[in-house]
Amino acid sequence: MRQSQLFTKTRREAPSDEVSKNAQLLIRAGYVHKEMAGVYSYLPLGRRVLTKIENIIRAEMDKIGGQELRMATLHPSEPWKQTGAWDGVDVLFKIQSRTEKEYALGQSEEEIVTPIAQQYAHSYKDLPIALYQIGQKYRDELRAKSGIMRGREFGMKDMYSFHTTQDDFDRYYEIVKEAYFKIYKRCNLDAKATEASGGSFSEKISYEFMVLTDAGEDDILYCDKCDYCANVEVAKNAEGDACPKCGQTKLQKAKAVEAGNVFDLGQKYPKAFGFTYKAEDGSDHYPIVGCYGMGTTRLMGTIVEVFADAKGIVWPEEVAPFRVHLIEITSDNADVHTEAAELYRELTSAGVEVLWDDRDARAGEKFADSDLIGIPLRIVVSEKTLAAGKFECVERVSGKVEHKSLSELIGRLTS
RNA sequence: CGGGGUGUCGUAUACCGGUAGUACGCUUGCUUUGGGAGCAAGAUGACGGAGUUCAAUUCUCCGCACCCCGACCA
Repeated sequence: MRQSQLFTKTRREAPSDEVSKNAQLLIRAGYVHKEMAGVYSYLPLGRRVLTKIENIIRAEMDKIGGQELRMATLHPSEPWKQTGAWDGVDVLFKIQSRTEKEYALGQSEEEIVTPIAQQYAHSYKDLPIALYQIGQKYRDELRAKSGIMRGREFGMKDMYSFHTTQDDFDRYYEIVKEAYFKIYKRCNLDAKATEASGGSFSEKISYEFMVLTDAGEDDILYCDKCDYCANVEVAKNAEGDACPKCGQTKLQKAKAVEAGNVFDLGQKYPKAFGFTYKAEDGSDHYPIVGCYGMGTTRLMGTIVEVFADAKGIVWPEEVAPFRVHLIEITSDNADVHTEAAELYRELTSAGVEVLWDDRDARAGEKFADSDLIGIPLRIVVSEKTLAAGKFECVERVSGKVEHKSLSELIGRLTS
């Protein structure tokens, strides 16, 4: 992509109505546009990042047998009334048509996925099932905050699994947990699994996946030596206590953001909809349901919060909108432009995603924009690099500078 | 939802009961070209409504929007 053609431009100033680092940087760099409190549009750069995140999640969910579908987000009111959530869930957006028919906007999809599963799963032979989707969610939060991390409309992956036994659900939960950790790892995030209360919605235990960041809304206690981690809301220990799991060190307290969760929903939804399956002996049973959420837009905000530095955003390799930011230093020497164009062609045809700053702008502005946008690798083409016969490569995360020939570059980027 | 605050060119800000200024951005021209360039010329602005006043962007009230703290966040 030629930067001169890129739809968005960077801004020098952060908007005055944003306090969170993620929103300030994402708006300054041209990734998102605020529509209203808690609602953002994702511009070309932002959409690229979001798609990368979605694709990572999609790949890992597919690997564990998840089947992607796309459920409606405009919901009939009936299933919500049937489960009691119409009056019981206060974040549910309710809307009315001009004929005064009532609808809900999807804030979660149990009310939709359960009847769908019911229509196709009649036998123990049909179970287990894991269905997921990636899309928009709507929640009537009393107060939106933290930029893209707590909005009224947001992106989320939500998966629902249906099992014949509790053991089978427990088995699958462990599989999903591993997949979740893979996803976080691919985003360079270090997540911890905690036990949390299931809220009024679920009597059973739930698990939350927490990523340490001051931008988070939760306080957690964790151990450096093992994987013990608990939300302070349910923790039976305090900061400074010995770790109850390994006992090797004292518990630490930190702010964290919930970057995913799992609920054991038991048989609540199948019971609400009369969804039973035939067991081997011909008897009828309600399946056990698990629900697995992961906010895609929140994950994006978390990544910005965790990795950004004083100069701007720093994207991990796998979620960056482009892999390479090719900076052509404007020069009277036409060979510089020719060389940059040639490198762009070579890299692009090798399958590398490149943002090529071909704008007629000064070096300082291009470097500042490049730092702000946060693409992992910057390659500079200028009279200097032309004379040296090698391109200047700068790692965004470390600032490390290397000089490489075309073949070395292709080799590194395509290996 | 309770409490508090803010609404001024595209963005960030200043001032003011009487001609609304600056910076960046934008347009045009010239110069410049390795860390957000310089000069010159130009376009663009007071959230909506009511009230007070000779006069309101400024004061008052209502509405709306946005922000912060809290509560809320199956």
